[in-house]
Amino acid sequence: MGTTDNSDLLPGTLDLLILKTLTRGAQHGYGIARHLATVSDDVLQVGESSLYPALQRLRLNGWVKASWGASENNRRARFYALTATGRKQLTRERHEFGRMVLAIHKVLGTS
Amino acid sequence: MGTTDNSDLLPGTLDLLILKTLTRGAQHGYGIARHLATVSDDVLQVGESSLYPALQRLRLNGWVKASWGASENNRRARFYALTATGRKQLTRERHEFGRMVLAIHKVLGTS
DNA sequence: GTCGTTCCCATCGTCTATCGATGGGAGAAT
DNA sequence: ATTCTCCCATCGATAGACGATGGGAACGAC
Repeated sequence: MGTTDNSDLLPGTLDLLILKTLTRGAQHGYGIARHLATVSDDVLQVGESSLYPALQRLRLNGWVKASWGASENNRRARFYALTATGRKQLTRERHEFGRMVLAIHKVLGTS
Repeated sequence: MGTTDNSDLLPGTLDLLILKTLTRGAQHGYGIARHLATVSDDVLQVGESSLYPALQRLRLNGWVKASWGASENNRRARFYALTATGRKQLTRERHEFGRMVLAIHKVLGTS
């Protein structure tokens, strides 16, 4: 029974990651997941069952807006775009995340 | 209705913080909370309803062991001490946390 | 032309962790 | 004696992530 830490994500950071990804332009869910995996060298593995609920969340909060279209591979896809308030939220979350990580580093005494 | 981010902690990091704190020597719950708040300049605010369940968790996993005693203020207190496997766990969690934060930074493009 | 693969959507149920509220007891200080 | 600080702990609600599952539509290979 290995006590293997099996979390693919730091809980509470998914919204931040999605919002930041969307600053590169509107993107569909699958694309967002791909991007996160690629940029993070496969460290960040967002499952679809984490991703889509998160996108709903962001949409209901008005931080992204969705529209149907066709993907670069000509498939039916839902594109998510950052809204103005979404951009503000990104700033807030980014700041808050930095604050937390800094605090944790102080505890860890990380060089 | 301000959408104020009101989390006192990065979820998933509490065990790590506690384990690290205990490397300074055995400590009781209240002391651990005080230490985290102090070192982090009051950024990390661990409520008792987060702390005590966490300590149970750690205890059941064999990462800390508990013993009753008297605090420096002569109060009945339960002291928690790191075990050998707890130290290993600390190493693992520290490493994993670093990996995650690095990955997130890659996404954020943080300077 | 059908078969497998990749792409893309989404939900349901479970689990785990954090948190607000709550309750209690025992020194110490006034 | 009353109040304050210290120190323990649990319960119920909430939220977030995840495994499993179930589509459907384009594309290439055969």
